[in-house]
Amino acid sequence: MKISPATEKYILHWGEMGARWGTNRTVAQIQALLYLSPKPLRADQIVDLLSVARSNVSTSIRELQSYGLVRMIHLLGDRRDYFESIDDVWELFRVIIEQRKQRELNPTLTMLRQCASEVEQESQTDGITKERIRNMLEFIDSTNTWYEKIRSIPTSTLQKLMKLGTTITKLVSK
Amino acid sequence: MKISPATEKYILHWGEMGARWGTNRTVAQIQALLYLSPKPLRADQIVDLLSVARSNVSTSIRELQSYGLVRMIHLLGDRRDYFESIDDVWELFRVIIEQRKQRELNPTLTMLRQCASEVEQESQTDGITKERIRNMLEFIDSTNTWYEKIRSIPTSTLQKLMKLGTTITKLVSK
DNA sequence: CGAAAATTTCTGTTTAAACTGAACAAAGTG
DNA sequence: CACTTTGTTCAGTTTAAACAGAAATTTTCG
Repeated sequence: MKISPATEKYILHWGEMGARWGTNRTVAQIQALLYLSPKPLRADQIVDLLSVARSNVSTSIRELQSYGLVRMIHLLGDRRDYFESIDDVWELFRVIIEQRKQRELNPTLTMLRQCASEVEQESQTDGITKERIRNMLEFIDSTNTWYEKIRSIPTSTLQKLMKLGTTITKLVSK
Repeated sequence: MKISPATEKYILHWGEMGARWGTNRTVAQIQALLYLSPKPLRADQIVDLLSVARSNVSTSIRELQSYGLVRMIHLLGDRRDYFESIDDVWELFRVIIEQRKQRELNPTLTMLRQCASEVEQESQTDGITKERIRNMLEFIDSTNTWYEKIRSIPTSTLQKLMKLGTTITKLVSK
C-alpha cells in the first residue's frame, strides 16, 4: 500500500494544522491518514505509510482514542488491532469542539470566576481592571451557554442555519 | 507598580491558553497584562511586571501589533512608546478569529481545493478517499462562507442572537 | 555633533515536547 | 509450555521554539 501525491499533501497539511490545534504533528497525521483510508488500518501499516516509530504510533493512537476521534476495530480471525477515524466531518468537528470546551473553556471559566471573586477583595486594584475581568467572564460565560444550547442541534438543522447566513439577523433587528 | 494576586492568576492562565491558540506564553501574558492595565504601559514596565527580558518584550509586542491586538500610544512630552490592548472583548475575539481565518482556514481551503482537483486524476486512489476529501472541502468551505457573512454583524446583534439560543432552530424546523 | 536614552537585532543557551529504539509485557499459536 | 506475534512502556536523544543578554542601531536632545 502506498500514499498518493494528493493524499500525502492532505496528510502533511493536516499535520501542520494539528500543531496549531493542541496536538502534535504525528497525531494529526495519523488522524488524517485514517480519515482518508477506505479501510481500517493496523499500527504497523501506519508505521510504514508515515515513516514514524512504532512506539510513536502507539501513543498517538491512544491520544486519538481518548479524544474520541478514532475507534479500534477487530476482524474475525485476526487478533491485530485495526483503527478507523470518525468519517462524518460534522461529527468530527463536534468531537473536536467538545474536547476544546472541556480542556480550555471550562478551566478558563473557573479561573475567571475565581479572579472576579478575589479581585473584589483587592482594594489596591483599579476599578477598570475589575471591570475588564468581569467583562471577560461575561463574554466567556455567554459563549459557553450558547455552545451548550447549540451542541445538541442535529447536523441537518445546523447546515440549514449556516445557509441562512445573515437572514437570521432580521429576527432581532433593532 | 505591582501585580495583584488575582491579576497574576489571570495573566498566568492566559499565558498557558495562549500556547494552545498559536502563540507563546510571553505574548499571551503581555496581552493579558495590557488588557487588565487601566493605563498604557511601557516596555520597561512590562519587563519589571512579568520578569522577562527586554528583547523578549520587544519581539512579543511586535507580534501583538501585527495581529492588531495591541496599539502603540504616545504621550505628549514623552518619547517612550506606550502600549495598550484592545479592551472590548467582542472586538478582541473578532480580531483573533479573523487572524485564525487568515492563517488557518484560508490555507486549508486552498490545500483542499488542490487536493480535490488532483485526486480526481489519480486512478489508483479509492473512491471513498476521494469522497472524504470532497466532504472535508465542502465542510470547510461552508464554514468559511458562513463566517464571511457573520463577521460584519454588529456586536449588539450578535449578543441578541446568542441569547436566543435554540429558538432560531424553529426557523428551519423540518 | 556627541552623549544619553530607548529600542531592535542577533547569537547562543535553555527548555519542553516529540520522537526513536530497545526493553518489556501480554496474548495467541503450534 | 516454548515460541512468535503484537502492543506498550520507558529512558535517552533529537528538534524546534522560546528566551536572555549583549551588541548594534536608532532616536532624541543639549
